[in-house]
Amino acid sequence: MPKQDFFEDVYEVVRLIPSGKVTSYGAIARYLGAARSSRLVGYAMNASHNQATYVPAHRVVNRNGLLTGKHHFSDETRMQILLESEGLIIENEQVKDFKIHFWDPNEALI
DNA sequence: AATGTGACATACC
DNA sequence: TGGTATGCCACAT
Repeated sequence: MPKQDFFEDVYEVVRLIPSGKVTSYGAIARYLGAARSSRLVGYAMNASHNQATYVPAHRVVNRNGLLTGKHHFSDETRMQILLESEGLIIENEQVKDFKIHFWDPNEALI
């Protein structure tokens, strides 16, 4: 009952990210009440490959909108392609107009 | 049980 | 202006 794994909470939030939107590790961490555990969010993504349920990890980027995690995908271009197919524009490994496409769980999930 | 780890974030030089 | 250093904390081994 009690407390689920921190990772599960992260996965749950990530799955809620709408197509065409992105968020940051720090935002997710804050939403989970662990503002200082942003690294854990990235760590969770690393383990997301093990999860049975698909986790759109490509929608999670760092605070600068940089696709820092793309190296963890099968192909480095995979993450960018996925994002572009959702309507985002990746420029120089960075999400263009990151602020505009930013999805903040703290506001969206009240 | 103890140590190592990291797809971040921030501060400092 | 950019690289380096440090904090942070739950998971993996």
